[in-house]
Amino acid sequence: MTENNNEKTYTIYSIANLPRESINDSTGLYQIPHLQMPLFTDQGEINTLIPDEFVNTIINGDCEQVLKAIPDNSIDLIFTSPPYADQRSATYGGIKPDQYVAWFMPKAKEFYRILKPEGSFVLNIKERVVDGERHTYVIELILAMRKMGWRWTEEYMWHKKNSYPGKWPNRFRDNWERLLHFTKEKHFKMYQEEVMLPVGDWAQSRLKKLSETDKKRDNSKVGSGFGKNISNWVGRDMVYPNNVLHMATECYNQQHSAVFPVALPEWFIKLFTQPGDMILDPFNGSGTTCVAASRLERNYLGIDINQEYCELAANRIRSEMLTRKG
Amino acid sequence: MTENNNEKTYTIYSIANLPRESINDSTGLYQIPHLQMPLFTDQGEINTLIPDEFVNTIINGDCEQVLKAIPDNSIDLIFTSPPYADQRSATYGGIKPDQYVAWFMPKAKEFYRILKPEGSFVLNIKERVVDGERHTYVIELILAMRKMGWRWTEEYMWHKKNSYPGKWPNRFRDNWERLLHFTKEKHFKMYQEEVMLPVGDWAQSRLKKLSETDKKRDNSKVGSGFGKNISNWVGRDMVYPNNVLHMATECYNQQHSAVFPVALPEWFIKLFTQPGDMILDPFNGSGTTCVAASRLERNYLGIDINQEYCELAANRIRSEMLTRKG
DNA sequence: GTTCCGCATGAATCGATAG
DNA sequence: ACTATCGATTCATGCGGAA
Repeated sequence: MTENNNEKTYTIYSIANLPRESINDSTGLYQIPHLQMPLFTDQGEINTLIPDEFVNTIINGDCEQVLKAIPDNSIDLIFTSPPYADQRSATYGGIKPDQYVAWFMPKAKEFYRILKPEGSFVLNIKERVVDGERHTYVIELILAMRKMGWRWTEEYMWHKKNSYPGKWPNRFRDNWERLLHFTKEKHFKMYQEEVMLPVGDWAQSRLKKLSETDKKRDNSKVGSGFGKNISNWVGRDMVYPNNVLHMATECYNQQHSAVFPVALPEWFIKLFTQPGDMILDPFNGSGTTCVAASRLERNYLGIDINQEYCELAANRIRSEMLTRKG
Repeated sequence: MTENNNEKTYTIYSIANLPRESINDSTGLYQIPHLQMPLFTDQGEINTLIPDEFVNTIINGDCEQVLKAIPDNSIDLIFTSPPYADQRSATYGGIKPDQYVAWFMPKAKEFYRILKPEGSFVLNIKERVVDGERHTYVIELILAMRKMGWRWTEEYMWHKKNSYPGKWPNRFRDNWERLLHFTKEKHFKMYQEEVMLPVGDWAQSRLKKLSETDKKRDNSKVGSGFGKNISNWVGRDMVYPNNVLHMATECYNQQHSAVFPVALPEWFIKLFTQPGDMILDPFNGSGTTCVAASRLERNYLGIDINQEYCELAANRIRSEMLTRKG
């Protein structure tokens, strides 16, 4: 970001509509065009940009500032993994754990404004260990979010399948992360059929022959009121998943390693959006969320304060698209 | 519990040293001896009981009251699963979510007093959904515990492989629970070798083809420091586990079924105690914690407010011991 | 013995309707 | 308007007896 009196300009990396001849034959990547785009007028007012300017782009800047140019209620899904407290300090400045909530909340305010009422905000986060204890900034963040008006609808669990074994004197390797699901409203858009799974092996033998109790509604013995009719399941080959996601961590290439695999945003994009919907990652990093959105034919906007990450992300999406086109 | 002026008596189910002739041949179970034991004197003072009276017993009463008779710093591990808010209301009071922290904290105070400085408190809990949102009583509990002096050392995750089916318009079924690990001190007893695992698929698929880039990349990762030793794992047949526990809930065909499998307390008992150590479950329920302790030759004390559960637990441990003796 | 197969069981939550 | 009740929804596992 460059600042010049009241005029702030952000570098925008546009992925769509890129001329075919800009492919660099030696690297196999597109050249990156830098569109210089004023976000504020000389009077310091927000430049009224048509939303198209933001569609399928990566913007280099502080999301708190850049998002001011995004209209209210315009985003269908926010999926992001913000810099964890005191981590990735080389690129993000290393937010201190005790200041984490204060650092995050002004941004959350903007997220709330731009998210559609029936949209979702999925936050991938995990508290770090400070002085031998799990720090409380994540749970304090949840409480602060609710005070702001967000609903803490669910907490999905990402089980990292392939972490290396490791141990410290007082703990083992941390193999899971939180995926906090916030919404603005009680009713929000969710397309559950899009993430259905093949039924387990148990079904084949289990459903072959049904007992008498299986054929009628059988109430739970503990009085929870939960009953079931197993005969409803005959012939079913797909089942709904649960709130635990088993996914391996993934390294994109030698230059950087992504903090989460593409399959992670893909799952939530399929679950909470439809093709053509608008997805935002305000801490875009290496651009995994945008890659997922691009693959699933959703529109995306990635914002990152680090210019190198922005270039990396734009390149990554472009080569992705090139590969898909064959 | 019966109350008579200032004298309170609790029914204590003693499992050890039971005479062999008390086996009931028709039921195959021991007869339950009821030892009536005054915990308070006529003056309302605590009866100074020798600790032996509590060893390997199940006591029917409110843990907050019963624990007043237990000396300071005398328990090595507390493992428990308290009644969740609004759940199990048939047997427990059915604590309202908004009152949960206030209900729990006086008990936590007693737990703190009786736990040895280097001991551990493992709390199995999960927040329920209220009005379409995850209620915040569990995370508020964590904050209240820290205010009391507890250290929130770790949060293990129990992935329930076979939880009750269900899907709703706004969520999938909940397949995980928290295992909050609290300690009094930064340094506590942990016997990590006791829970090591045979090398599984992980090592076969991953360790064998460790490339130079793998080693380099892990070295550069956020400074955790163990990456540099990754090649040390090659050739080992046992590895340390991580903080995700994959366990199915046990389903007994005919009798009751417990809320967690024996393997769950077993894992933490092996990790945090040695044979002969003293383990407490203040919300004993069907006695799974005590079964695990008994199997692993630790001493135990189970407390539950529900008499039927106490009888069930005592019977369960007795038949367990009988089976083991052959 | 060992494998196979039948069967009982479980910390749930939502929306509609009734009081 | 608020609260209580009720019907609808959905898998995977271990045990025990049979093959």
